[in-house]
Amino acid sequence: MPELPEVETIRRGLQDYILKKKIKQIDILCEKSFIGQPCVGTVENIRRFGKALVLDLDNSNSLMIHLRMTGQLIYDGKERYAAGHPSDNFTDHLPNKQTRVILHFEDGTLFFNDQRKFGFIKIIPTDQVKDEPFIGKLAKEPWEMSPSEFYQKLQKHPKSCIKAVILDQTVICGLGNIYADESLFAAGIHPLKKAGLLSQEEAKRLLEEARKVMDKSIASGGSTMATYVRADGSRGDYLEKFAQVFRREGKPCLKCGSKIIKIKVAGRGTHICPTCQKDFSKEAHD
DNA sequence: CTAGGATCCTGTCAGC
DNA sequence: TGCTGACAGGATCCTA
Repeated sequence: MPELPEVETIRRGLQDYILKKKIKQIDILCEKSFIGQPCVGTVENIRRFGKALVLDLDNSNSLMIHLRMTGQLIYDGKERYAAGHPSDNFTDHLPNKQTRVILHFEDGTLFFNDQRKFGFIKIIPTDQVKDEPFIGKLAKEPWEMSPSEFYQKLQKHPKSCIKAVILDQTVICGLGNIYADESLFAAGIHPLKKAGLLSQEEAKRLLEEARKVMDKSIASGGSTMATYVRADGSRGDYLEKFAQVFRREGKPCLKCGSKIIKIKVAGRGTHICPTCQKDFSKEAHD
């Protein structure tokens, strides 16, 4: 669920609440959601690697947090700061049914909620964070990758459709289902197009559009809304203002007016404008 | 090695 | 109403 812009938003937001604060106690409500031996300490640093957050403690251990599809982090102190998988329970009384881990701080509480239990918190020695399998394999983020480097990477998966390739965090890091669809639409590329058939120009355009949609999202605090604190429980839905195609099936394309359609690509729901994104997936390799 | 599909888990929603 | 299957903002494992 949370993709790079959301996790970056969470990272920045949490800095205001838990940086330099001591974790006094950790409650594990779901064994599956916590890997390793829990240990307490002061949060010295909050880092992000792709869609993963890492809290470095002052005891040479770090907490890696991956929200996967339905994870949420909700800090409850003098005020509430909630981010991650969007849902109405951001204003719930906590812990709730989906709370998996609770980090107790001196002056507040951080709840890790996760409906589907795909996410986790994992203890890693700080000096081994880069060796952690997931983190170690991550490719560069769009801003650090040159167009030619991106193009070269696409050539390594010539027969996979481009959407599957840009969702692969070892090819390019940070895109998830929303930003993959939005980037492909912005670049005018059909998600089923074979990665090996993209021209250098198309690869460059796709990379630049990926940067743009994620920059825009980060600037607005992530499409899932970072500060969901309203007392009336109302949900700001930035996704609705932001998305050109995602969850807009049946609605008119904002560029050409054609109806946005939803198809399945790489096992994921995929939104396209059939006019702006021509299907060359049947095109043969020469 | 690659590519595609199943899988982990809980909840919601559309369709009968 | 109750059941059933499809699907979900991710990543890994298994198979051919």
